[in-house]
Amino acid sequence: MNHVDRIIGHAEQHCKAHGARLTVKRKQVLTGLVQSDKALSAYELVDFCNRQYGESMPAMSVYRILEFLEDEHLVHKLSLANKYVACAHIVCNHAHAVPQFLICRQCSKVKEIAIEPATINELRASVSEAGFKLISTQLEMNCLCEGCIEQAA
Amino acid sequence: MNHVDRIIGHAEQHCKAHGARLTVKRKQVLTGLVQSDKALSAYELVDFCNRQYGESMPAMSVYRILEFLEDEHLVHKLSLANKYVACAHIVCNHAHAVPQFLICRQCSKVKEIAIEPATINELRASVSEAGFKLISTQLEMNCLCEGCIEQAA
DNA sequence: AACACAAATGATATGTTGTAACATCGCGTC
DNA sequence: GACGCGATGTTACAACATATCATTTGTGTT
Repeated sequence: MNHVDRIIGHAEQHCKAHGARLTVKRKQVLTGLVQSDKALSAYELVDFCNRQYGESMPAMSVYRILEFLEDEHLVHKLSLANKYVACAHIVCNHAHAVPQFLICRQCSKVKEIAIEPATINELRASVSEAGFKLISTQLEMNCLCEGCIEQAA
Repeated sequence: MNHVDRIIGHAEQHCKAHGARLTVKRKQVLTGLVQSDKALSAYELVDFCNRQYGESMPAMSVYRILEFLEDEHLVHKLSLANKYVACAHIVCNHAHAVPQFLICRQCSKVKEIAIEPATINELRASVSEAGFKLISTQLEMNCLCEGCIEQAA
């Protein structure tokens, strides 16, 4: 059983645990994201599914499925890139912290990291000082990845 | 001379200072953003210009103008909302720091704040530890503004 | 003033992303 | 096997964004 299958297995358990169903189509989309170290757009996932599974995967379905997977916390949407990534912690059982993403502007490679809680608290303080209330501490940052840094050099 | 006019005046000086031209159309778009405390989409700006100035403002032009204004650092694009805001520091002469935005998810109201340089440095450290390189420290955060917090209560 | 050049805008087409609305399918329950 | 509900199919369209080429306008030069 390979790495991807294990992750999908975990995801399935996670869904089953509260009565949600990880259907075939949903698995296909999630598999596309899990296999990729880059963020993918909804339409890239459409193409992936059509090529990989030889069936017709309408864009509409992909959007619906992505919404489902987000609700299940299996997938994150990256606004900065208009793309989607699999959560890096599907296999972990612990409730994972709010994610922070480093997005390579060049190649869409994404790294999900943890930031010091202290740093997050400093941000939260700045925000409430401004009279606003933080409702998500998901941060997305424009970066260059190792590969693209070398390439540029 | 009202507040908006003063800001536009500053912007004009800023452009002139290095041979760029703040044309009539560009002033119209910038005025739309300066007058608004909310982020506006490109097409909302099209509507604003058409209503306010009774001329035809093609969407294509708004996109071109927004690009120009971004290059001039007079406007910021908010990826989180797919919208645009006027820079809060057009009237300041000092070179302003990289901006951080609090975006009200409810009403698109935006506050541009400064974050402790120390906090930014902590972020930068986390990023380089992950092997990535930060190429923009513009942060955008999903929030609720004061008004919308009260309304929700 | 006439000209030449570059920058800005106009016009049209098209690509990309995302949602609305309603029909149909498939599966578990009774 | 009929019912009900969640998932998927289908079609249409709205919203966001860019490519390309034509035309206008503004600026400096002669």
